[in-house]
Amino acid sequence: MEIPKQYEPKEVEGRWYPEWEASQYFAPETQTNADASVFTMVIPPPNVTGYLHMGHALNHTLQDVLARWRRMKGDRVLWLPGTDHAGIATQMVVTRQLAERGIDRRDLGREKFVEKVWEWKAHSGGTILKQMRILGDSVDWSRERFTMDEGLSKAVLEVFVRLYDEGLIYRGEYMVNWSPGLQTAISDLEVEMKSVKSNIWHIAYPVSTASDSDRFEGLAEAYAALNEGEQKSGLLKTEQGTFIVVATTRPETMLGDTAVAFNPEDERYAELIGKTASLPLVGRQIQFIQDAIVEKEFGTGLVKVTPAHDPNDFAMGKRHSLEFIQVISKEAKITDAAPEKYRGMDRYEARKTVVKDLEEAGLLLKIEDYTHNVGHCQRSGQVVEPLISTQWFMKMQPLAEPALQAVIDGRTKIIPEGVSKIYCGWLENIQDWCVSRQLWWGHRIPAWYTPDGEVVVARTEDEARERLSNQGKDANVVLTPDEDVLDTWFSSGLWPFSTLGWPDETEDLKKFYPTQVLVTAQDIIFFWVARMMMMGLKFMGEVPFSTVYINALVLDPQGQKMSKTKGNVIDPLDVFAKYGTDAARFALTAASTTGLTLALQESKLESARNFANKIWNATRFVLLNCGDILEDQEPLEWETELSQPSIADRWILSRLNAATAEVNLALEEYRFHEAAATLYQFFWNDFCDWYIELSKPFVTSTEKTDENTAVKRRIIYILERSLTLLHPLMPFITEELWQRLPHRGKTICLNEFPEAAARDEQAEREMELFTGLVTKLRNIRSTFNIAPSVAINAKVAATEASSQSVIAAMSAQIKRLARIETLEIVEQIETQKGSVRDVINDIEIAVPLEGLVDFEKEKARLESNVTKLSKELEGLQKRLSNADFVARAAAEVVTESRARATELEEQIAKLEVVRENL
RNA sequence: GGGCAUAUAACUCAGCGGUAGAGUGCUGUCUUCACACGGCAGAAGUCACAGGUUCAAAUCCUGUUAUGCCCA
Repeated sequence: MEIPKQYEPKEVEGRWYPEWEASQYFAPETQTNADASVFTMVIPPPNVTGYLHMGHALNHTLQDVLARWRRMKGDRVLWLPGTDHAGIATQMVVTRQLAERGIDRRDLGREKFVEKVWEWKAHSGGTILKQMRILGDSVDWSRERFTMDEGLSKAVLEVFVRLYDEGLIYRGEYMVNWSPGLQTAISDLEVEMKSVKSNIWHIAYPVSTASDSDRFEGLAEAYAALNEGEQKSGLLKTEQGTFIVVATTRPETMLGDTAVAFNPEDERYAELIGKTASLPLVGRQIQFIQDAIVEKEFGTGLVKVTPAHDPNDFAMGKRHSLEFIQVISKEAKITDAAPEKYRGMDRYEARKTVVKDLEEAGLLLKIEDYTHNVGHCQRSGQVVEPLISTQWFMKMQPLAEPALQAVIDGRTKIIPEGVSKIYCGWLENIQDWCVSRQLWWGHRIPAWYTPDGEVVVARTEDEARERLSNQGKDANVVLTPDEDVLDTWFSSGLWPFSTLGWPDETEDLKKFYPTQVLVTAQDIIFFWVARMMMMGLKFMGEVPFSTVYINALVLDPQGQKMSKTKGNVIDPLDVFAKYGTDAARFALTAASTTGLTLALQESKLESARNFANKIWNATRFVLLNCGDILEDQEPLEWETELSQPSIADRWILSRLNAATAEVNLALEEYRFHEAAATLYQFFWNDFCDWYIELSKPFVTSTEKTDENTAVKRRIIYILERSLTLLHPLMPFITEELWQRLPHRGKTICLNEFPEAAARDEQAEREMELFTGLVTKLRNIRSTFNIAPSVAINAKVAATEASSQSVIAAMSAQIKRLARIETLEIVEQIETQKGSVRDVINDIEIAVPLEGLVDFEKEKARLESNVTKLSKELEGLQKRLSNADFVARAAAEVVTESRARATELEEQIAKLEVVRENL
């Protein structure tokens, strides 16, 4: 059998997934045990336009680890895959493609356009689904869903109509975030606040003027003088008349001002009540209002009110019944409601012009530098324009309350815990959700309008007519359907149950809802997780998942957020190609610590690749040497009649059990990095470094003795169990190797995951003694640069009977691993010139190195040993001499400290003797 | 402006009341028949700073500084 010395992931990885998929190992039906627990996860549906990025790679790896682990533990596992129709993103992609062919979306018309989108989806959509197979995702493809599927669309209609009937969805004219770039309303969540350097402009509005002049002189100076002292004010009285001064970051909106407001407690301006100001450039007389929302300290304490273009002003406009004058259009241009001069100007051009005109009129009194946060459209990047528009909204507060409660009382647990605070904070201050979008691609809002403009919400047009007639109205009118579609997150919010067949009461829904775990990223907690919680509780009466695990944000190796603009995006497929998919998965799992970010280090990937290679070669060693046992391909048990297990055998089994327990517990508690670290350490440090080394004389022997056979069986057993433990993290390499070992079943994917048995503490103690002794002997050889070819001898003397028996039992192994020619076990070690001495626990060591010893080195070595031990002893003695410690510390701690101190004293004493006799 | 994190070895990060750990890197050594993507041995940390609680603090509390994230 030819087995390459280096693991070649490319040779192996492509081979297994098609077989797994064809055999349907990942369908929950594979589990035939009727009593099996159900374990369900729904995948966070990636955009159908999307491709796999590092975030997905991490997110999917962790889910796959959980899915594979639970499946192997015997659960009925459903990991449900699918994609999201991603309204805006998809519409943009297809629009762009059409534009490249010279086709304007609007010329094509809505219906044709939507057809084109479906065509696009069929041909180029879902790239990511193919990439998921490369990653090894053990999802059930037979249940793949798409948010625009018939079934899911039905769920959307159902939810919309029910919520509308309950009064939780309403239509109305409100101020929304308008994206001039996308020409649609967007929700609060889709607005990204960005810090922008700008100005505050102080503008004077005349209240009463002494002359008819349209140009004022010296106001700026007067204003500056007025505000020199402690007492600031925006009420400016000069020879030319009385003015008020407002401070604004958006001067262009003054064209739509309909009032000036100040705080009711602001006595500076009380006298203005009942008066009016003349709006410069426009000439409109506007009133003064008092509103508590105005901060006395901000600016002059007087604010211009533009009810049609600012959310706060909108609220004030409603409260004070002001006029709403829209001066900025959906295209972000000045409307006909403004003076002719400004009409048609872009909002920023208008700003410049307004500022210039005010300056010329002598009414621009001051310009301050100011940095503030401005809302930008997450998708288009354009500055959002607050506009009044008729949209559909979802009332959130009644839905949020149960979703908040579920996390507070622990029905849903969010990991890491800190994230639940973010979740709760958002739900406590939740705003209504604007759910309508002025797009073509998405779920059409199920509403129709009568010629009178009355709205009817229903699942179908027929039902709409039925509803009209039920209300005693004419059902035979022309019904015009609503043009808008729903926010994509509306359908995603239903994902945990719509994918299982809801609103129909399907078997799947009964069996698999609620799900157990949701693994997702922190940036969609509000967009998605919170809404699924609300919808799940509302329509299923149960939380959609008992645990939400938030995976880290993957950063580049420098700890920077990856972004296209920075050009530091790492393509996971490149990483898989370079290091191997299993290695990448292992590295990601190992890096999944408690933090919320994860910097992807090259060194971690390399170490994971090396680990894969180690696994490959350890197996290679077994395959090359245990042919006689492998031939049968019979599954092996640990127990064998052939020979009694040695200390090493008992030890490795104990270590396996320890690792098994730790892996199971770590995964249970979502401590992925600990599972990875445990496996790494067990396999490499315990199994490879010690057990394989100890087994070599037996395994490589050509003699077919019972003992040799027994050791071979045991090493294969441990290896098989190890591969099984590793499988959830590294599915491809483990399947490949496992298939070549004696095993039960067709695939490691369905192999029984180990359960931990009891540890063998005695064996672990004995091995610790052995490894410690071997290390000491190797250290001596290393310190004195003794070539491996040079034979050395050693004497050891142990005082404890237990130590003596270990040394006796393992003397051959000590000799081999420490490269000792003759190992003499003696009662006591006499001082001998030219001998290097050491102590470990109760064991004294002497290595005669006549002529080879550099006394300076030996002195230094002993010194450093003594210093290390003395330092520890000092600390202990200090503690033990403290009466409070002895009296108040736990009894165990005191006893242990005493024992350790005694041990240290003895060792130091022995080393001192050696040092004196040097 | 409000809130939440995080500061531990050169780097990336574990540990979160009882002797400071890992991976990478570093030093020395070895091409010994699983693996040089390897073996063996080793060096390396006033656990950000200042107080406090405790018999005992990297670990708990308070403050300071720095960095990051979220919300307005």
